[in-house]
Amino acid sequence: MLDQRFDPAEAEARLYKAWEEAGCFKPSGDTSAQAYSIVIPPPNVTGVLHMGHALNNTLQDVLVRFERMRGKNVLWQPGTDHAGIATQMVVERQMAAEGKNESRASLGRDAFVDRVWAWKEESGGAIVGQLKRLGASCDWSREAFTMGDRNDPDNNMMRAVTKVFVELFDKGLIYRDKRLVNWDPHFQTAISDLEVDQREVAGHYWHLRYPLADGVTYLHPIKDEDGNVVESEMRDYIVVATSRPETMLGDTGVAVHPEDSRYAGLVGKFVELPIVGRRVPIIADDYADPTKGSGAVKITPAHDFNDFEVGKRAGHTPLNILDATAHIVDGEDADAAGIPSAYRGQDRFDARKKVVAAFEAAGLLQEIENLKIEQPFGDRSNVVIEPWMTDQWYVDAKTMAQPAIAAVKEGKTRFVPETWEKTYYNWMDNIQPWCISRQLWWGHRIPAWFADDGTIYVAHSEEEAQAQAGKGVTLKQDDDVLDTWFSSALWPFSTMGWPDKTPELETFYPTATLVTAFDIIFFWVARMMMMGIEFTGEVPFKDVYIHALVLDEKGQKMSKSKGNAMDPLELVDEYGADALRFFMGRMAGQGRNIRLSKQAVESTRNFATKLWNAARFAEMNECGAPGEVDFASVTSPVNRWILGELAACEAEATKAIAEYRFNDAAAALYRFIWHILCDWYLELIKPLLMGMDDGAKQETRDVCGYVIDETLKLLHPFMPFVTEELWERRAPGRVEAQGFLMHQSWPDYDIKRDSGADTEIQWVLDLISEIRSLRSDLGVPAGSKIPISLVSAGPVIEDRAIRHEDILKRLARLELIAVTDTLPTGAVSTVVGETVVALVIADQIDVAEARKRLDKEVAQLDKDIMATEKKLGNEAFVSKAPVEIVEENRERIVEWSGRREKLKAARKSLEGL
RNA sequence: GGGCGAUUAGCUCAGUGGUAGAGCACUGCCUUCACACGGCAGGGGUCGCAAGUUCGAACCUUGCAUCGCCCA
Repeated sequence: MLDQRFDPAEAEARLYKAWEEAGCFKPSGDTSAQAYSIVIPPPNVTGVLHMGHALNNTLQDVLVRFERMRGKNVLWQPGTDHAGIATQMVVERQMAAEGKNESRASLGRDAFVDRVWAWKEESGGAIVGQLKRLGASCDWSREAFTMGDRNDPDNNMMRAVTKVFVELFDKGLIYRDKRLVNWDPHFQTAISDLEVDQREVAGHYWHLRYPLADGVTYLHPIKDEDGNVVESEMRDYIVVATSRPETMLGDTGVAVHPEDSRYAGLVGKFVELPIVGRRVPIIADDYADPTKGSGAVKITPAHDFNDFEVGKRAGHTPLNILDATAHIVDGEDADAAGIPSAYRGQDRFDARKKVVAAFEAAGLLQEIENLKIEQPFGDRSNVVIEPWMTDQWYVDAKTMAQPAIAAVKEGKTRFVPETWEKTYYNWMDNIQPWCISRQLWWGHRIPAWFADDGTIYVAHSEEEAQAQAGKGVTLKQDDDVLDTWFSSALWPFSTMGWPDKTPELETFYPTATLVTAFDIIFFWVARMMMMGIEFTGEVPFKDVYIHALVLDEKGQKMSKSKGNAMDPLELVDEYGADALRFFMGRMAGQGRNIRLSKQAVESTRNFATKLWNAARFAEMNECGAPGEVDFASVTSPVNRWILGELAACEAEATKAIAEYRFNDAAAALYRFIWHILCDWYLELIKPLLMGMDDGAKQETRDVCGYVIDETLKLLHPFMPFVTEELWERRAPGRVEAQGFLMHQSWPDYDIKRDSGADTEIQWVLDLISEIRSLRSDLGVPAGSKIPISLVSAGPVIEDRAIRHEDILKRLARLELIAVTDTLPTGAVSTVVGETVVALVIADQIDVAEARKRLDKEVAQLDKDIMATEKKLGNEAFVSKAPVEIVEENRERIVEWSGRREKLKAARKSLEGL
């Protein structure tokens, strides 16, 4: 006997272990079947499961379980990525916490990297175990890591990265360049644009007066509040506004807009920079915005991306004033910029105070404006990022983007929903060179060697580089490593064994679907497209399904710092993995984000309980597992009806999952199981199961058992645990004999809806609903059994009533069903279909209430009929609307009018009471 | 500043030209032999605003308002 409820805590771990040990997650290997593959978006090896992962992996699991049941040869390829900065940070913090005075520097590169590997093997990848708790059916035997296998120096993940780097270099698609990069002074590495968070923070605009050189003066117009020039002022300075005054040490000029009449006379003149005493030119450049601030801007090419471009146009040599830790430079650079010794070696923020104080002391600080400014922060370090001039390696993303754009335009890769194409194009069309070098130790070391004379040799190995350079040339390998996303970009094919020609690559690449959130389109999707096309000649995936973000109840992004993050595993503990999964499925289609509330997860847990209890009911009534049921030989209308409903549910769910409409699939299953199977079918068959007709009883037991088993299959992709548990519990020994539920075939029914049975059952349902509604409205005590009469119903209806007498009596709480020619006295009646149903209850109820109810309904019909008549009276409607719409409206009038007449008669019969 | 999107019941959201829907919450009744993590019944929306197209608009077009996200 089944317990009253499913116990997820007990069953989930047991079932998962059984699946895994039986090798259920591996591809079937059936080469005659269609291959279906998904590569997991590799979570950081440092990561812990958050709600985004829970959603992302639930949807992938729904797809792979579905396709597996559909008979495809399915691979869900799992793994983690090495997360350069994040992992290095974790290990450095760990060393600091140990207090042994060890640091990255004291350990040295090799020992430190050893230490990171040791960390990875011990505590990295905790998220993998967490994915298992969700029920993720990845082929864990193939678990991959973007850094490959440390114990196998020849592993393909490493070779793939080297090969890609070398070949792109040879093609000129990777090159070395000195440009401004986003420099993280905390980690002392370059990071990509995408790793920079632009945050709005409270800041200031310092309005600085730069004295004009050579005794130049000009008339500056002064405006009143309405913007009218009221007077002019003779000035011997020009005002620039900046949020970063310390960078004035590296200014190479002041720019004004070429059409800004205020400064027209100053272009070509010079200012004398305070503090450093440098003469720099006033230039004309479109970049200066006359409507902002004073309209004049200082130009610091070495420390601002826009200024860099302006400086380049004006032919200025950038002056670097910061070192790698964002302190003011000393030595040669400082001499070149004329920086006084008091400023040298100062932290950037201390230098700022000093600069401002110096301007103030000299009477050159015009104004400090408080306002919100956009400031760049490192997404890992949370320190202010510095634009900084360095030598770095770049990928020519612009060139590589072209075939990646074309592939989507040509439909080789499809975004679902399609609207995300725009985001993809938008970014691809404006793509910047991709800085791929990082000044870190944890990552793929760049396969480039420098000779003493600065010549660079890029090669697969040191030997190869040496061979290129010739004997006797001293080579030193580049210290830097590659951006983690460089190796992630190869994920769809590197995990399949590339660059080796493996059977997996042959079978499973290109992958079928990538499931991810939109915030990673730039980081990852675009780069996989570029690399996949370049190195395999094929797109890495046919479909990219972009799902929502998971937000908290208030619609806020969840984050640790906000403290609003919910731990998916806590929800799994409380409600079971199935509940969380089905919740995710139900919500997956809804807009761009999902608001998570415990209450909603609880309701899906209740749904699992409902299913469990339906199975419990089946067990108590000996509805076993009959295997197949032959629809043609099923005779009872209620059984023919439920089989039709089952087939309809299957068709809807199948289509919806195949089209990534997870929410529609979930809704169809929810509706069928709760509101059709449980609310109606199980109630309707109770009289049959308890009745004396052995033939009907056996048929009903078979159909009920069959429908429940089929339901388990349909629900399995969403709720794998409770369904798998019931599969065995409903027929002990079944797993051994027939295999796990997860390996059963997805239903494909040979069932045609029986419209006769459907009409008949629908009539029964309508009659019961109508009687219940009337009873409830009129306050008939729930327990009281009442007599009813079907008035002049005709032979068909009478037959139905007789056939379903037991059901009607039970579900509508009836004492007697009579068939009469006239409306009985003392009755309250209503209309079901075309039949007048009289409830002989006048003595039990408030007749005035009954009259009111009828009046209300008649009034509503009057209104509807009038509106429809008006519509049909409109010549334009009748002539222009489609025939079937016009016809539909005509039929409505007939139906409503008939109903109205009967209700009026019923109302009349209540007059005298 | 550029782009994307949202606005429908108290809440979360489906619905994309033909009589406004679901889940949750709410109200009343029911401890009926699968399930109170339940059953039955019910209340609740001029579909953000305005104009237009159309026989007909929640849905298409334009404008406005509010909110959100991405990019600069």
